[in-house]
Amino acid sequence: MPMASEDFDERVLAVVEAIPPGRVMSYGDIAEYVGSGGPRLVGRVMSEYGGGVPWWRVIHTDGSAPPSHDGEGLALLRAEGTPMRPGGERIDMRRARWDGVSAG
DNA sequence: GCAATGACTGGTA
DNA sequence: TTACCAGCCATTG
Repeated sequence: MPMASEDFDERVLAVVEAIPPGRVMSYGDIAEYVGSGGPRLVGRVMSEYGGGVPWWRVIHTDGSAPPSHDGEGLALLRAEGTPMRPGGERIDMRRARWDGVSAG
């Protein structure tokens, strides 16, 4: 193991996989959820293992679509019933933001 | 150790 | 809404 950040990486991946359909989380939210690093670290992890998790449920804090794609993640979010803003180009974070508790 | 880079975020214009 | 700047932490050369 080249570094000891695997704990952080696994936390991030675990949270992303825990995001229920129709909900999203921002990089900063995940960073606080795992309680370590920062939004830059979350983005770094996604770039490494994002291909094994619902990366499209991880977007920016302003509701802009996920990177490395152009409409792909956006289409998936819409298919899951994610609350979109009037225009359909961005996500309604006010309603789509996941609190980490699908029961509340 | 220093400098540059990156799937980020918030404030100001 | 878009654009620019500063802060944040870890990886890489």
